[in-house]
Amino acid sequence: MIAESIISIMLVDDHAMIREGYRSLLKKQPRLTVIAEASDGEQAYLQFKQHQPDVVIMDLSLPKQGGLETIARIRQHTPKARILVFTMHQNPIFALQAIKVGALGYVTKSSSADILLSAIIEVYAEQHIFSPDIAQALALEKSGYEYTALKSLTSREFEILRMLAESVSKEAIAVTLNISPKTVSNCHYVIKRKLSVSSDIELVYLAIRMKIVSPVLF
Amino acid sequence: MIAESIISIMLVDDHAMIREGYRSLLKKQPRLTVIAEASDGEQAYLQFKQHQPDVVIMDLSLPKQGGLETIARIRQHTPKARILVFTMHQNPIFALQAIKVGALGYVTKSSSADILLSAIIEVYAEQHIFSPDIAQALALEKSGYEYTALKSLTSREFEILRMLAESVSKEAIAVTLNISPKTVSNCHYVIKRKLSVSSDIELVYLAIRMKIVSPVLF
DNA sequence: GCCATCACGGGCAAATTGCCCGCTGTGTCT
DNA sequence: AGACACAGCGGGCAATTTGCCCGTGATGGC
Repeated sequence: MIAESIISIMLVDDHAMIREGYRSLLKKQPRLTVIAEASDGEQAYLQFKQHQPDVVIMDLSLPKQGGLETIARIRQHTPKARILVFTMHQNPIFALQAIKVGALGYVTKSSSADILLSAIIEVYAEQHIFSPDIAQALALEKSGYEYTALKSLTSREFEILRMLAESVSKEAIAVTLNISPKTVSNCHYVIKRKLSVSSDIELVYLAIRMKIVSPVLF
Repeated sequence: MIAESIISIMLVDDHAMIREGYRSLLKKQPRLTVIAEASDGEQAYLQFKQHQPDVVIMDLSLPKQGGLETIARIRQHTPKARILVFTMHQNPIFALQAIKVGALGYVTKSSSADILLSAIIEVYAEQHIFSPDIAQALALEKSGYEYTALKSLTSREFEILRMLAESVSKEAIAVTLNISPKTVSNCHYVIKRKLSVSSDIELVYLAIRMKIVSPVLF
């Protein structure tokens, strides 16, 4: 491990308060320096290109452009980009999707600062890293049919599924993702076929079971 | 407004990172001083009794004991406790619930630091305060309305609603009730109109909220 | 008797779905 | 480099469903 090099970091999170927290925490680490911030996916991509940080720390739920897609775009532009996902989603399926699009690490927001800091170092060294809760969940990974079916979704489909299940309208999805409503429709169709459900109602229950959405939230 | 008094604050949030953010942000405000912190509901209650902060800033999703319950316990112990909820839940139902158990303010985590700071001042002055997004949602408010809307359903409609929410197909409903599928369709339409929802997905969430169906059973 | 209202279902235009297609770009295999 | 698979995107179009109207009986106060 390169001992004394400075690691430059970009923060991506839509909550200003959390970015404030990152900054304050990272400031205490002489090796780490925050050189850029972004509050949505679009910005994140642009800032990345401009500043080329060593490590990107990002949340998954972002406005304008989802986290998964943003990771994919960044990795496409710079395949060696080191991205650490730092999110509140404890569901391992999210971690799997994130790794699939090129994230190196996945740490939940309930982890301690120490875990986050060591994850940053790991990711900087191009190592995969998961926070203990996720690693454990992945180990126990219950592979029901649904679970594998879910994994067969592309990250785009997954993202759209989540929004659909949250009862976001087709038009709104189209606008946030910058695609035509017709594409959302087609995607909706493909998702239902891949998951073998025939109605939106079944889709919601599946999403709830798979903890993609929480029933108390809307 | 009392101009120069110092406001003592207790922070309650299960994410260390966010508490870090609070602290760093509040440190810049000379009037505000953090005198206690807690990462779960149980601790929050104990800490409150011990330190008697002027204002409590708390998240709703807490381990051990939920935020709403914690607010209720604190207010029961100290009815004049000034509590500001600061959470990511954008659903106005949460805001209503929080106010019901005694919170004075409700600000979402997507709000800017300015909004949070002014909310702290408002709450300190024992004023109710909502962040703009919530205030707007409350204006269009449904939750109290939903219950009465539900009561406006006829028993037939209610029965059909339950089956729809259980994801029973139109044809199956028609067969069990011995009516034409077309009648089920019409009924479906009337239900959606009476409950002011525009999609089946919203209908499911409403049914879950109103405890007509249980999400765990499907 | 009269009015309200429910249950039921027909009709019909407008919207959506289901399923197909083709195009482009990227990653992989050989 | 060329071939191939497949993701993402969106057009096309028939078949179905929706949204919203209507009329018919039956039931139930008052």
